[in-house]
Amino acid sequence: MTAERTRRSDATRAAILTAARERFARDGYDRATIRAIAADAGIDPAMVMRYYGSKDKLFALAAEFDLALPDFAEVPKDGLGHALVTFAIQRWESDETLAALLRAAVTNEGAAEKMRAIFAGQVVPMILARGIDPAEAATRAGLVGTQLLGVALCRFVLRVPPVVAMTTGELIDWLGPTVQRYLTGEP
Amino acid sequence: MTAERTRRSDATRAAILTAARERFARDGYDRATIRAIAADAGIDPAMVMRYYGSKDKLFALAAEFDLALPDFAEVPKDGLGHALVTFAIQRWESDETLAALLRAAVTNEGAAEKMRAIFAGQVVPMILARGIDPAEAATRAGLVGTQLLGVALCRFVLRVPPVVAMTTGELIDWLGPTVQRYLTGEP
DNA sequence: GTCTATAATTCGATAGAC
DNA sequence: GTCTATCGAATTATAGAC
Repeated sequence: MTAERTRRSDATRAAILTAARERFARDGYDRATIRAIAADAGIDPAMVMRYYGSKDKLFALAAEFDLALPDFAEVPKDGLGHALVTFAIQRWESDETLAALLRAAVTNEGAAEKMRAIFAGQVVPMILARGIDPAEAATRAGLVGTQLLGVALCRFVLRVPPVVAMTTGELIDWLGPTVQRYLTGEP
Repeated sequence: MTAERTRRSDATRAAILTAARERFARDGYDRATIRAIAADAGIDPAMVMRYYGSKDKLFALAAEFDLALPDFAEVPKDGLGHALVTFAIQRWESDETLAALLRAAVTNEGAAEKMRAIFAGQVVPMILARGIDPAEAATRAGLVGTQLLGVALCRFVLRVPPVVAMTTGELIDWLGPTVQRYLTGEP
């Protein structure tokens, strides 16, 4: 009996979190209302508060995620740009949490801080692991970020027509060399 | 007397528009409230409605602007990337309207459409004027957009530390060749 | 565990006095 | 032209019945 109750409430919790990710991704933090999230999950708005305490805490959990960057250890150093762009585009297409975070980060300082933490805690270490000069790693990670966040912004958020129209293959061919130069090249 | 009244109300109108641009730039469309804009302008919130009718119309005017792209006619074709990046960064630093538009476009479809219109109506024509294959112009403009909007996002909106720390000169040296390749190069 | 009812805010917008 | 007062709607969050 206890087990059944627990399973039920766990399913509800998960449904709320899934609906929250979708709403935050589509509407951003402000426009995504608890009422809408609850409606998507097919439950009462009060349940969201009961399970997660507040909208802020719900967002914190919905936006909690791991980039899950491979270490690219077996990728030749001059193929890093291609591999990183390929991974990034695939990641954006398969996980709407990233779009949620970006949409929120633009007007929410907490989300922006989370975005910066991903750079410092996940992107920079990956670059360091590939033996790039530690003195330059942060700058190179930042440059890579401008290109990868820029394409995500244009393709998945603003939906700029020519950027949406490109195939992932074309996109990778164009952006790969750029990211490669930011990682290992010179200005 | 009439002239004096007219001057006074014109000054108030202008003060509202300036305050609106700052608020929209800093907070985005939703979080920028008419009350806050009025407080910044030192007038009553009701005046904003009287002068501009609605928050939507006020934003439409606050976000109305011209990229004012030079035609770069005297710039050698292989210096286009450098010139365009230089112009873009300068433009972002001197006019907060662009940040307002970007912040709003992420959660407001009207603002996003305005952003797309700038691409189609101002960036693409400039590229065409420099004799780039019309069949490729839209794609090349889109690629340029991913890099330039990306750096604006990281530097002025998300304030990613390593991107903020770079001097404009370093930024131009890194991004110039990228934009040049998107304009005239091959994948 | 779930839902109804509602408190407490905050917002855009309106009406009308002066 | 300017401001006070307020409406109506929407929001997060809470209290408590079942």
